[in-house]
Amino acid sequence: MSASTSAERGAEVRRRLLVAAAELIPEVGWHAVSTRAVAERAGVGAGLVHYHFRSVQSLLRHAVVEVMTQLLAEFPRVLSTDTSEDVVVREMLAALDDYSGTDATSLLFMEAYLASARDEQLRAELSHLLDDFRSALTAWLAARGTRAPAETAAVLAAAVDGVMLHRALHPGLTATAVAPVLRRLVSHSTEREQG
Amino acid sequence: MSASTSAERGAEVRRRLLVAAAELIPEVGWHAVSTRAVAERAGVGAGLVHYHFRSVQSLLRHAVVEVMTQLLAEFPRVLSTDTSEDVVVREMLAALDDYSGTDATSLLFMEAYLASARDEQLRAELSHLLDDFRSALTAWLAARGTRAPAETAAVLAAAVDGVMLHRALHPGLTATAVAPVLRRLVSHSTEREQG
DNA sequence: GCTCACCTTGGGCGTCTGCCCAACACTATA
DNA sequence: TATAGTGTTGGGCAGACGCCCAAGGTGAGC
Repeated sequence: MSASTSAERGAEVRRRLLVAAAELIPEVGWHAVSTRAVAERAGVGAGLVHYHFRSVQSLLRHAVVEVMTQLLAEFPRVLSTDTSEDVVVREMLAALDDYSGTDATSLLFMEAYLASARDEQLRAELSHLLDDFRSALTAWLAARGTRAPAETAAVLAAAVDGVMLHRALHPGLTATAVAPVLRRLVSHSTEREQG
Repeated sequence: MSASTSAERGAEVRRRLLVAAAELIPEVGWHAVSTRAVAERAGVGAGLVHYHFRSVQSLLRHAVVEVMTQLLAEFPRVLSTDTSEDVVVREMLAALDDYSGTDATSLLFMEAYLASARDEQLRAELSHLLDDFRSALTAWLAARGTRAPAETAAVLAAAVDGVMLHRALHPGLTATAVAPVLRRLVSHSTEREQG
């Protein structure tokens, strides 16, 4: 079949390995993901992992960066200068409703943050990823006249991840509960503010 | 020596195992902590781990709960009804300055949060721990007249952990940078607020 | 037909893992 | 002095680990 060259099938297997790895990281934890488990889930021989990737660590790094890039890329499109604060806050809360703190995506993010503490290359890639995300948020806040937009954006992004982090241990931390509080952050832009 | 009975020395070894485990968790990651590594750092034979603890998981659980209990217990004492908001925010920021996101304590907390997703007993214990912490914060906020004190306390606690989480990837996220933003959360208690 | 490059397999290597256990040291009681 | 209870050691077991590699399969270009 000319539609499926050897190289193309190779790329497909590589993709399946990345998907399998991204699934296993939240399930068993970063350090507990093994070459054999990834290969089994991807439906390929165990040796293939080290054909397509230099090491397990490299596979996990690629997998996590790929997933996070896709997810974070979806958000900035909602941020245009004429987007109301309600829409933005609602969007972030919708994200919070999707991610309970014990779901695969939340855990994948946390595992990635944690792994980046022991993997300099991963830290650099995630750092760049979050920079882009914060930049979009900062620009939107600045256009709205919010004080200290960069710092507010940073705290807002951190708060969302923090809520995600705490949520598994505090089910009452629902989106509707935190909405008014978070809105306080983006609303009172013209208030006095002591340095 | 009567000052050191067999039982007392046993308790001391058990304590050393807990300390060694609490050190190793941030260093190598939860799943990568092994009985032999803990025993070596504690300066005892490898078999002792399973004498004092049912399993490695049990050891890690005890270690992490002990450390977190001690650290969280220090905070509520600063919260009395006559404590000014400045002092409280300054106290939380001091905590942020101590914990850079890549230090042992920050990593230990994150590892614990993550591990609790796969360990029901640990989740219950951490949940209880954070409940107490939030209760103290809620009571203080309520006494100050802050709107939605429970929700604000939850978001505040989550924001601190979130900032810690992001900090390793964003060195500019200093305490002085986020201070005015966080203060916004506790300050404007009498503003209009849409539910 | 052949070569060549790429992909894939399954097994093997040495190392590490959690957990177990027989043997031993020590103290307190009888 | 004998006995019992507690703490401790180091080795052993079966299994899993990361990584490697010889061998084989399969299409593209000559």
